[in-house]
Amino acid sequence: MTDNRGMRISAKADYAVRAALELASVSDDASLKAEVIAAAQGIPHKFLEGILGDLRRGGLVVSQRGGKGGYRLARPADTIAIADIIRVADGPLVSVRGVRPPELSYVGPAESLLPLWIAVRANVRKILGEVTLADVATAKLPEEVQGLAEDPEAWTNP
Amino acid sequence: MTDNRGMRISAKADYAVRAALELASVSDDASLKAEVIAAAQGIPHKFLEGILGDLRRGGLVVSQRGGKGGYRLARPADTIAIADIIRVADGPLVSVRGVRPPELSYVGPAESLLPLWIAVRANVRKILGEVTLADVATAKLPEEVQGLAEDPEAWTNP
DNA sequence: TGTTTCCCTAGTAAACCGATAGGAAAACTA
DNA sequence: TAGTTTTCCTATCGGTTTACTAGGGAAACA
Repeated sequence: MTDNRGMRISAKADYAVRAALELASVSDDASLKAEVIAAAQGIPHKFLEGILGDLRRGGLVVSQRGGKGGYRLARPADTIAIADIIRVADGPLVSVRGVRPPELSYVGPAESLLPLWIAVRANVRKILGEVTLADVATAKLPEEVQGLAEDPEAWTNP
Repeated sequence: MTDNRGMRISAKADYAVRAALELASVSDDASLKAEVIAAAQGIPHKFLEGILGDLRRGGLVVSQRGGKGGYRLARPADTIAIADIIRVADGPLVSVRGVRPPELSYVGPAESLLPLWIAVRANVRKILGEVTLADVATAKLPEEVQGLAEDPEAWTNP
């Protein structure tokens, strides 16, 4: 009995996506300071600084120091998928017991678990890999995704 | 920079499913001892005991003590979804920053993140909610799931 | 020169993960 | 009734991760 986590998206990944969305929403070659993003999204700013560092090292963001400095996206917002950001912030999208599905091996009646995890991962990848920062920032999700989110049953708890 | 987890299925959930599959694979009203399941699936047996306790409290398994005792499924294997087991062992299937998607609130350009997480969750639910223990134990996954798992690209790493 | 902003390293409290230990309580067997 | 088996319960544990905070150094610009 635990009542917490299953497949979870960490605070770090969530913050990373939100920061990137803030950058995506600003006119093209302008840049935002970490403090501004932190205030806009309610993210602890020193924590965010570390996350922006990850995004920079991951090649998703470029930075500039000094008075007129800040961060901006390294590529157009419609070429950066949500999956790209999560992977840079958090590592592999889906893992089972710490390892990526293809490395697993099951025996006996559990043999078909592997293709099942693979299918789950493929599905998550499909959604998070096709939705871009531009899609979310402009509130124009792909139809297929919009459709899933419109089903009222998708919003119910258990 | 981390190289580890993203959306993960814990060891506990993985073990729980495998134990349930072992129970599903045995002729109907027979029961298996924890030690036998542990040996068959290579799970630390004291750890497994705790997990089986969770499954019992969750109403998925019934137990019997003493000489001819052991565990068996509380319902037919084709009425127990993989999602049922993961939820009993690990809590909610999908969470963001520890909370379930409907409880989140986003502002500004992040507003459409909520429907995105909802869509991801709906998709995971769909797969893990429709695949039953019987499906996996007999290696007969629903066609749609089978299809996803057959795409060679689903098996590649990044 | 001085200010601003990013950048880097360390630390930390709390939770969680994956286990292990030891025994009490049933159920069955002889 | 005694003895065996197995589940059941509680407690503990080392290591890792999570979500932060602190403090200062290094660019860029005025």
